[in-house]
Amino acid sequence: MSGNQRPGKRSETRRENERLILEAAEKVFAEAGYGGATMQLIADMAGLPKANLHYYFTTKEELYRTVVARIFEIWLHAAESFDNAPSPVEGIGAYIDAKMEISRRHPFGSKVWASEVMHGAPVIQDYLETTLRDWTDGRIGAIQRWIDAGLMDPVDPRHLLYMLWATTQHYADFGHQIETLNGGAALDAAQWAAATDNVKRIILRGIGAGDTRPDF
Amino acid sequence: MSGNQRPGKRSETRRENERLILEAAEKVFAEAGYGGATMQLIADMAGLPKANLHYYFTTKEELYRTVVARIFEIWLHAAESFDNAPSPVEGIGAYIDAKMEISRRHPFGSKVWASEVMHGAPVIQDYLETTLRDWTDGRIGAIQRWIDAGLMDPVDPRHLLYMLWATTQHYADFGHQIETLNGGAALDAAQWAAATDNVKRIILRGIGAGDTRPDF
DNA sequence: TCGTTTTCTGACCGTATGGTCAAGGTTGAG
DNA sequence: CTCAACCTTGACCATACGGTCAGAAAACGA
Repeated sequence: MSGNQRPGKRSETRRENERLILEAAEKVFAEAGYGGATMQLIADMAGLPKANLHYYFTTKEELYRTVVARIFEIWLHAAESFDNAPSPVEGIGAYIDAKMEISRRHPFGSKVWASEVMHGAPVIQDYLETTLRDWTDGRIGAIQRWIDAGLMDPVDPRHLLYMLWATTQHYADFGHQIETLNGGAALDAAQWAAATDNVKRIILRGIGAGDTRPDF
Repeated sequence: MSGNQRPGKRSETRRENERLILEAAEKVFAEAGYGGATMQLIADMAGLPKANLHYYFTTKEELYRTVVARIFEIWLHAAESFDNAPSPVEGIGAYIDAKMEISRRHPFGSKVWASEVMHGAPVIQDYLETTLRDWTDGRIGAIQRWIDAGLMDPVDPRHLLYMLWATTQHYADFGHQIETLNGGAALDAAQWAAATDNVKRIILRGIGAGDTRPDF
């Protein structure tokens, strides 16, 4: 009668439940770590019985792998800001903007990633050795070209990338510490903008690519 | 006869065993997280029976608290580099040196601290709200005085501190990622020196306090 | 309506974990 | 040597965890 313009209730249910589970899992893994997270806790947060989780994701590790893979996708997506930029100010500036936005919108994902790497990357070592390494090499080349073109100082591109990652992700990974030092309140929109602006200004000027006005 | 110039074998044994346990615990907590760490694993790494751990530290949480407190001590100690410095170049430069050295020598401790904060600081929230907040306020004042004296640009002191923490601790917390991108080898002495130099140069120049030679 | 596929879930299981305990060993002062 | 304080440890316990499974329920296509 009303037809099947919808993708069918079955597959829609599946999609919806997987989304619920992955969202809850991301939060629980971020807050408790892999070892501290329990399937029961994730199930409660998703509003589903525990056995239902094992219907969609056979093991805890498989669920975790899926969560991490999703984060990595977002991470790589932000990298596009880097591409096709004519100068460091545009390329690096846009990259900082994108990564700060990720820290603000996906703090749980960032923490899961950080936790995973800190524990020796037991499940995503292959990502690090393939995709991430390729991506890194590519950007190092781009930065080197900017240096060769005299658009910025001859800093070590690799360590510049580390600095970009560290500074932007810090606002997600150490968000609780920042919040505490902010009087217990999360950063508001203006404070996020100020943080982003500070990072951009210091780094861009630090590599000799900022606006050249001396100060103010 | 030979007297008791030594503190006695008993208390020495206690000290030695506590050291063994704390060292093993720091490593295991760093690599597995609080939830993933087991008393058995720590015991094995310390070369002691599990029951012996519970003789010195009643619960897992007490052991963990002690580990975190020790790290916080080291952390605060590095802060002394900041004090009594006449200018940003000396003060911030020395602070970066000290924190990079901590990242190199105490990577496990740094990871435990990061993990603790990322999980919402369940056991050290009081430190954050008292000692750390006081320390931070003090340094913000120092930085502000440098700004007022025209020794550096008017950046937000708070966010500058975050950048210092983020950048230096990144080399410990994300050491595995850096190692992977370094071809699987840990940074050698020269690479550590280069990293430190890069951080110092970019940040000091970024806040308008670096050597004023334009580049190279 | 019927049969098939997919989804759901309470009850259950083996294991590993944090923690306990009692008995035995070691140390050192008097 | 004696005794009390301190240290060591194998065996044990209750609990909580990841994972399983059988069968009920719901969702389709015909």
